[in-house]
Amino acid sequence: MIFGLGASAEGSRSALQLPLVRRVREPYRGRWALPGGPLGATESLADAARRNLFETTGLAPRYLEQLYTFGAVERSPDERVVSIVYWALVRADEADQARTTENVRWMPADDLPPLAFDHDEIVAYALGRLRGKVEYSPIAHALLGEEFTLAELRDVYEAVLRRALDPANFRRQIEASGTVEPTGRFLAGGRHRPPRLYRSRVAP
Amino acid sequence: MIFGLGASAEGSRSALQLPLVRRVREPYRGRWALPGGPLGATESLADAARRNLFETTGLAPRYLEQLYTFGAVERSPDERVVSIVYWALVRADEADQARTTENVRWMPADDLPPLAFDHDEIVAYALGRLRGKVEYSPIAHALLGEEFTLAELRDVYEAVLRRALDPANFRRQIEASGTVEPTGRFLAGGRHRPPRLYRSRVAP
DNA sequence: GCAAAAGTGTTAAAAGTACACCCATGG
DNA sequence: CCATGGGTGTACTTTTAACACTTTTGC
Repeated sequence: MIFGLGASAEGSRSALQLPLVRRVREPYRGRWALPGGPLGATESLADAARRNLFETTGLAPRYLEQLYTFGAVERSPDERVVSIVYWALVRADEADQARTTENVRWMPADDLPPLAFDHDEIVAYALGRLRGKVEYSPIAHALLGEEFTLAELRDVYEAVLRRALDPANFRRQIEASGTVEPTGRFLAGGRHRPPRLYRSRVAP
Repeated sequence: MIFGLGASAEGSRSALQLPLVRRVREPYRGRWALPGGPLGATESLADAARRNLFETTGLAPRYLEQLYTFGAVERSPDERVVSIVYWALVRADEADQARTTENVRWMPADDLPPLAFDHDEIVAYALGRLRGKVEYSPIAHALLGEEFTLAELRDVYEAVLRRALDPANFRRQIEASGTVEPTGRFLAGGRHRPPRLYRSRVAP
């Protein structure tokens, strides 16, 4: 499962989006589902997740992490299926390269149609984890490009947490965390004071 | 994998322990390993974990949670094995009922012999998760019995976190969290003021 | 100049920390 | 009465939150 940022319904703010694939076979033919696929005998779990994501969406995310393993007996009507789910975050520039075809489409994470299998639950679980993790881990950076302003970063946090954050306090908290550093460059073009640009500085 | 409390090397304090099984077959014959077993076609992942724990150790833990799924290609020398690892916490009274045989033994979690497969890594990962989770979740209660004193609870926290906690502040934090409630009874027998007994009050 | 967002300063509330000190029991 | 841990009080520090205010750009 991949999360990325897109324009929200109103337009001004960002919102979480994720790519879905339309099922062309039974069961759940015609429904939307999370991208996925089989585990090869000679590849690690993470490698298999990367490969399946790339084959279905054309994306090669930088951030990839195991989410949870779902194995209820009745998940699939036919046979027993155990899904080891990974989730990924893609940067804005990466998401632009993503394929959008008849059977692959990005949709807003908080307003999805009913999905195939138990994929609704999986998305809900992933959203909860993302909301929890963004509070203590610098993963929000993974949704932005190489350079970004603090307002853009704050916009990511607000999209994930679904609440407004105080710009002044947000700035101080991020600066104190040491997870970003200024590039020395500024972003011109807005009709206001040009904001400083930062880059992510992940601890080595 | 099961965590429980036992007497520490010094004796006065508690320490985390976990039951291991000695392998009677190749590979890693004679080495100690985590209890585990196959997943049946008609049981959920959690059910399978419970069943395997019970069959090897005789324990039926109340707290059980999925830890992580390990699937590196070279985990097992022979065939590809994917392990969906669950971890459990048992209360002191439950742990007493556990079988201890020639091939099943409780050992201190922070001083284990080299284990079979990648089980050293799995234990290390679980310990890290336990230490992280105890700070924001009332998980430590699951290691104690029905009634317990705040000193016993603090002892659990100290065993997990491996550092001393201020008794006065610990009391206030736990009481403010609302996760315990006094039973009205007291524990007599110590040669000091009898401490109040509490029970766990997990949010419904 | 004005609107808008960047960025700084200040203050109050809340949470966390350290430690002094009284309480109740067994021996 | 004394040692021991239970339990309370309090002062101090750090963190978090709220919001006023100054700065710099486009138009």
